[in-house]
Amino acid sequence: MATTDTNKFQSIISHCKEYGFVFPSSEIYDGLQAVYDYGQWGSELKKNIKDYWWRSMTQLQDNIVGIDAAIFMHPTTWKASGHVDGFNDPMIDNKDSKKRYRVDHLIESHTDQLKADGKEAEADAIISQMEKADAAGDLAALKQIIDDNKIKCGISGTANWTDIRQFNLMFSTEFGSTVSSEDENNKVYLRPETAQGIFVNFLNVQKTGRMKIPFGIAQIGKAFRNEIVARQFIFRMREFEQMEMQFFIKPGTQKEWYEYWKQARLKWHLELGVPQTEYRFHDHVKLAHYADAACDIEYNFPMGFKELEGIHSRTDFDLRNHQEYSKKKLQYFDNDIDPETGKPVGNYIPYVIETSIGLDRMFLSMICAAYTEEDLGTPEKPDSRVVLKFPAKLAPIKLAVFPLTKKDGLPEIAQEIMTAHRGDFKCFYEEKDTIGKRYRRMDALGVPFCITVDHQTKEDNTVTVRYRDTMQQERIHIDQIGDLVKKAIQ
RNA sequence: GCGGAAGUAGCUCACCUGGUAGAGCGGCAGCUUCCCAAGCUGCAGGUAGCGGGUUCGAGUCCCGUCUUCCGCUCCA
Repeated sequence: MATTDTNKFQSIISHCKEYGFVFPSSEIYDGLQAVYDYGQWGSELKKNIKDYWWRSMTQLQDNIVGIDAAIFMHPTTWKASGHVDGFNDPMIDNKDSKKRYRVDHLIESHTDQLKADGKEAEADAIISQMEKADAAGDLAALKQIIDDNKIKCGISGTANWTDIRQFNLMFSTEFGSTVSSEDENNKVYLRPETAQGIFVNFLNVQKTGRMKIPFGIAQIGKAFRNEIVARQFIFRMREFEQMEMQFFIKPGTQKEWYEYWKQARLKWHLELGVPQTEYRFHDHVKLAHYADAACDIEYNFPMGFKELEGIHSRTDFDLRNHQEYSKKKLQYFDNDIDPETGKPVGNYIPYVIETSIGLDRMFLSMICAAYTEEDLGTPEKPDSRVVLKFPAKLAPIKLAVFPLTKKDGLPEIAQEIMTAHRGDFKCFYEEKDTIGKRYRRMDALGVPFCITVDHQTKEDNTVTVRYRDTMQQERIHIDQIGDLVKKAIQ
């Protein structure tokens, strides 16, 4: 990361705290690692992003509906999804090289070497030993295998290992008020992704909504991941929010729908006015266990291009597994006529294209794109401002209303304007300090429009509107204020 | 988890080799009536992250701990 970008990122983090966007969680108790709270303006911005996504992904779509599934799900959900077994890797550190290994990788690289040396039987014995210990969750036995075989670190060449630690992706808790935490049967997880809430409700929605393939189910909600290292402000948090849409399609059509959603989602981002150069696709080479194609939409954050949204072709992996574990058919009867047979296509488990965007990352990208330090200095007088150039529809506050002075009836007129518009969009009233100071304070919060009531207002009902980005002013009639703002935020 | 750096007012920072904490900005109350911050007056706000130790005395030295940042490591 370049120094200037590091500084910019630091400035953005400070700005977020100072102006009520994002606070460290539980700050009075020294904070909680990788957990953050959204403040008075951050929560408005976040809500506006959610609304923008929800509207474009449900209201403006013929065939996509939304749900709000619970965070707690039946524990078997996570067996079926692969999260219990797939992301429970025992890890070990070499104390000399400080290198961390997945234990299974470490042992396998040792047995690969044995095989290369022609010691097949010995290698197979170690592997079966490892698999047995792994299945039993016996970390001590795994460590014993490493010790017994004098497995060394490839970098330091030593066998100076830490104890084996289990890294669990999912947070768990106990269900019921009187259960013992020892009882595995009562263990429930906090969902690590919202998608499974959609999959388990696939038939409910399809049947009650009389949905026909292709159709989608959208959801916004919290998810929880016990990241090994969670850092970089709100980019990687342990508690975060996802905006996901699972699009159910006929098997065999996944390629075209994958392309469709790739383009549709990029377009959604670009419509917010951030230059295209700030976004790029990153195709996954190594695919997750459930995908047959996957890519990220990356945003050019101050710390570089990083994943903002993922578009995955998930095949029928999830529905097929849920069908297997639940022993309930999760199939769709397709009434469309197959041109080859002249008969309905019939039953199948749909394929799925997933679009999954991190709400908190979207929030961060919008802050980063909006954050601007401007030098307004002249030879006579140095001057600068910090302005958040949010798209008006996302701005936490849409309109600020100022009386030019605190007397002569100006505050009363300004309050009337407040009353007229606060029901339609978020307004902010301010009568303290010089008008210039008030404008600049609103710039720091990203308020797109400021209205100033002056003495002329009393004569002809006109006010000054001042635009955030250009700092230009113009006189408009009081009756035009509502339309001006609504047009910008529609 | 490892290594490095840091933690003093809401923010940015100062207090040099230990002697009971200071500035600017910001905030609040006024003045000014002024359409783009940094005019004037006054006020509020800190048990120096927390805990322990050394010392007559610790923000300052030592240890521990928590948090943050940078670099590794992991990232479905």
